[in-house]
Amino acid sequence: MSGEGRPPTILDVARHAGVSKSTVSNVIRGAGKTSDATRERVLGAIADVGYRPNAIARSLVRRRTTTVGILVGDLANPFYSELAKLVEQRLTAAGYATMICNTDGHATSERLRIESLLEHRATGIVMLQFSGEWPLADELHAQGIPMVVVSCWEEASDCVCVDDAAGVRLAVEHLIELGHRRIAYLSSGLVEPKTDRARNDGYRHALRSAGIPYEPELVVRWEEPAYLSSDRQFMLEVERLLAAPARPTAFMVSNDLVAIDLMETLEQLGLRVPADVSVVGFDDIALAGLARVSLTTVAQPREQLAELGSTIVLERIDTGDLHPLRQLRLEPALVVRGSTAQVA
Amino acid sequence: MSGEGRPPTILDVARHAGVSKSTVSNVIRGAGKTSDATRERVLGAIADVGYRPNAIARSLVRRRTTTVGILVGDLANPFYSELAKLVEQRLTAAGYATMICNTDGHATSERLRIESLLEHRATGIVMLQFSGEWPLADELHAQGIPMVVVSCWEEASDCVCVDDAAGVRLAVEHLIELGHRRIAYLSSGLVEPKTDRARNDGYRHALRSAGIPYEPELVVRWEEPAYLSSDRQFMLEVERLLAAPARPTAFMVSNDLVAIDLMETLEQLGLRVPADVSVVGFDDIALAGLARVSLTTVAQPREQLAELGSTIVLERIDTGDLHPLRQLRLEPALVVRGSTAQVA
DNA sequence: GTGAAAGCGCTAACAG
DNA sequence: CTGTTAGCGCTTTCAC
Repeated sequence: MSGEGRPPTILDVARHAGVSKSTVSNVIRGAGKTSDATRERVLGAIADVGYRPNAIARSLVRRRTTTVGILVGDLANPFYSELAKLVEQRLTAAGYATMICNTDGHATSERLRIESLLEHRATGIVMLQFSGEWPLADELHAQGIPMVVVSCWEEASDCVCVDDAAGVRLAVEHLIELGHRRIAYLSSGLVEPKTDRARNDGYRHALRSAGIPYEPELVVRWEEPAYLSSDRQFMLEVERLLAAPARPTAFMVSNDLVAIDLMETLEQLGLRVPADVSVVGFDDIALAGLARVSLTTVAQPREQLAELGSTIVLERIDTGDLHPLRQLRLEPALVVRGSTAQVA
Repeated sequence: MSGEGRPPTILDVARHAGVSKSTVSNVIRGAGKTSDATRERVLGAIADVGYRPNAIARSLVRRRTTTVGILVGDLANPFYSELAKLVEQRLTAAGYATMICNTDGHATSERLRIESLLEHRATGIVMLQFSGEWPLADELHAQGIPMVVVSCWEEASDCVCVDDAAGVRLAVEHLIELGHRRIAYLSSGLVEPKTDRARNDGYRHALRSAGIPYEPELVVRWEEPAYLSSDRQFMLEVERLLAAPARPTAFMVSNDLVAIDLMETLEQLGLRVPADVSVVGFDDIALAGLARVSLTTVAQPREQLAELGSTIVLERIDTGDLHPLRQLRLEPALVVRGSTAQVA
């Protein structure tokens, strides 16, 4: 019972029904014209022999699969796992099988995954993060495989994302309104450099508009993508920041996960949020909304991002046309919660 | 530039290198013996024409893929998304491509995904949840496709999970030690009925050992898999529970996400955790460890679950043997944090 | 309406 | 050591 014969093929069905291969194929695909009588017989035979079409063979002869790849930077980050889930839903509903791949944020791991997708002849790829492997992206393009980057802007590719700069500007303006003048900017390896740059631009822009000088020492990017609150190094870095003459009274953080970690760290250092220090994040993951966490943050419209991203790949796949570039930038919204307060 | 010729095949490489198909195939697979000179020429040709092996064609002729499916109940639940990530890592490292599918916990959606995997001739399946679709599971078995259920016990299948009953027993004993006598048990649709039953058993067992009578009205299963704290109905249910003559002083919850939601709800109702009510969860997701949340919970060893689960499928795939059943039950550990306290 | 035949791109004997 | 050959399971003209 552990090694049964090979699974039944279309030929087995044909024999069982006393018709030819092509007739079976026709009724399966609903193509051509088949008399009701034959159809019934074929359907019966399919059930009898327990036939299940072989997608591999079909793909080979059709020279196209119905598989689309989803590349995720970090499935453990709820923002991405939820996006992935939404995109998977949408694509599955449209009749595609999805291969979700986790890249760990490493470029090499990303290239490997894309190569695997290419070998499996994926018909399209949705990237929930893109480290900028341009040679590969170009290859995709050259082979006519649509790729759309979701949640971060890419100059030369289809993409749908949020206006990062505008989001941060909103957040920083909120802090400024609360009287903060020394506002630190913290980002992490969890955020693509490109996205980080855009968010940082928003930060500088907001400061400039308010006539607050930009101080480089208040800007730190922490590359270690691990959880920070358990990271001694990170704690020291934060302490250093807080010991500076121009001690920041607020932190703009480029990602909720890191923002929450920062709150954690600050509280370990004996500071209260928001009484002593305000913190604002970016993404608005479910977690941020918990009363216990209550993080003020910039919300990304996840459903829209997923919906639009999926729609674009599907359209590209459908029409086979990769032009013109489709680039969407959605408006983020500030969600004010309990991690920000009037400056002390 | 948008519609280029079909991707190069092995034949293109052969022609370019002036050898036969099989020689190219040999160097690609490292099979047979090939002179260094020819190999060089072939390698050069591969690079020149930009050849990428077609996994579809290979799978067809080999009559086996290197694809393994991962079924997840809810990617938005960090416990599962992290498990999925770990399993994917492990399988990818072993040279397999993974198709991660989200089932939303629906049995029909689960069946659809499995059917798709079957059509794509997956060589193995890791189920991070299993609603008990036995007909399909049997079909997998009949076709010799290994399937291992991770994180919940399945009588008739390979599985690796935690000793749910023991975990809950640990937790409830902890509550009893703190002086609690009226301990409610709350579970949700997020947890498979089977798993829930095991956990409930642990609850009853612990009560019995302590000579505390089991009161059915203190046990509630909330089927709605949505976030609870925004659910008016749920709030009413909790209020009802707390209004009962034998008002519970502690809650054993079968899942961290729900436990956190419950804390939220309790606090909305004006109760303090743990001063007025203690709460303990199950899973130990990252979130539970945040100082702001600080949930006492039963930890599942995720890395081990993922590691063992992956190892089992890989071995099954390797040996082609589905016997004997491999069923592992790991020991959970209680992590005491700040959501439990001496009864008031 | 239905069947026969020619592959899709590749692997795996088997000859040379 | 290299080339020839026969398919893998299916779709898709094109005759009958």
